[in-house]
Amino acid sequence: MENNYQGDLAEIFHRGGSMDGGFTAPNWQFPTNFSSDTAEDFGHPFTHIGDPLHHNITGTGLFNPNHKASIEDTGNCLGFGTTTAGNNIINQLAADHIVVEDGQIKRSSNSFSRMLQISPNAKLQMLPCDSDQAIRSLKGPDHHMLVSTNNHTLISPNTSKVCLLESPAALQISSPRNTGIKRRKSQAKKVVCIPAPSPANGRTTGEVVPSDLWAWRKYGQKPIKGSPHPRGYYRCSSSKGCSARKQVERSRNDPNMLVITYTSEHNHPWPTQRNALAGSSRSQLSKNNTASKNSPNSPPKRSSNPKEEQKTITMENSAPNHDPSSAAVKEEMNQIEMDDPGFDELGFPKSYKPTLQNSNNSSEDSFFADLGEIEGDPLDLLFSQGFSGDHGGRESKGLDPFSFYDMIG
DNA sequence: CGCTTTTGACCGGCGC
DNA sequence: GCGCCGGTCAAAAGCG
Repeated sequence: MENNYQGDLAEIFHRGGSMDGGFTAPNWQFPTNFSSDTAEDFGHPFTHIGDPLHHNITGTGLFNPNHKASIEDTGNCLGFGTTTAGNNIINQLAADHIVVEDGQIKRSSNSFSRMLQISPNAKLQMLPCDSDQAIRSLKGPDHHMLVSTNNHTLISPNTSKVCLLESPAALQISSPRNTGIKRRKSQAKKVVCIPAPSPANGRTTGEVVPSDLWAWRKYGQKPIKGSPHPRGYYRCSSSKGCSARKQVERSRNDPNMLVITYTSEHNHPWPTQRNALAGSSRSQLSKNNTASKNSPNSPPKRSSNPKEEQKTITMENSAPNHDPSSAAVKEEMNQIEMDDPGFDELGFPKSYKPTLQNSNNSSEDSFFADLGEIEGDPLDLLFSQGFSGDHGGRESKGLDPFSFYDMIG
């Protein structure tokens, strides 16, 4: 299903909740039957099935009153989508769900659908802001939205609706500047923003890079002007001749965010075996964990064909309660491991028991409350388990395509 | 031995 | 044309 949802952001906000923060929109649902059988995927496994974090973010974050948004204006991630400057703007709402095009919201279907995009001609207008409020304005012919970075509030002046976002990765826009990355060759890139694992593992350089199932080898690191954080350069080490690359850096605005830029595609299926562990202390991870759930010789069940798996991961896999949040979360977790015995039927680590029937928020669906609970914790869990210094690890362990499972299990 | 990360050098695109 | 800057290369060293 594609482009079957049309409307405008105002409607989203209407659906999303009320101005007073009541957010009584339990019935809001993302378009279902999501499928992204795209040819382009930049090779990272999440693409086929949607970026897990993005889906998490998108599906659950947009209208959660407890949600926060991390707005980055440095070029990679910028904020909440809206139309802007002209008619050919294509904004995409934080994941695979919505595209704002020519003033209309449509379902996204292309490979870039996981990030907000603004055409190169797009111009963002920034409202004057004080140091505390840092309110940005994204203006357009049809929509006008304020984005506050400090209190994580999205405001739709058209509808007077307010949306708070929890996930710092909740909203993303590829800014014009980013699209200009064609600076070096008009190479297609895919930018993903995710919550950054805690850097508190003794490392002073590089980042703790979350695993994305591919095997990456770091081949460079550069300080980036204007950013206190260096950028790491990785290439796929699963297959010689694979041109897939990714860059990892912390957001300069929000150190808690990692900006991962994927370039080129993998020309091979997902790695089915661990790479050699030599040469990096990521082996410590395996030392500590591998024993494990998934031995190198018996990787977790997974289709070697990402697209094959993708088919099973649609919004239709939503939880019985039809709570979109559940769908989103499930989708996310499915991407982590569909069949791992360490996960329950919803894809959560069994050690993690989301409370779908929220207790604090009486409201049945308690949509947003549930979302917040579901959304935040799994990630926290993953990252805290997977990227804390407890594993004695370093970033590279995150590059191990299977470390992810080790961590979780 | 084969893999990794680290890091300085090099190269090339882009803006002035 | 020049300098800046980002991206890549490659040597060195570490690890199992």
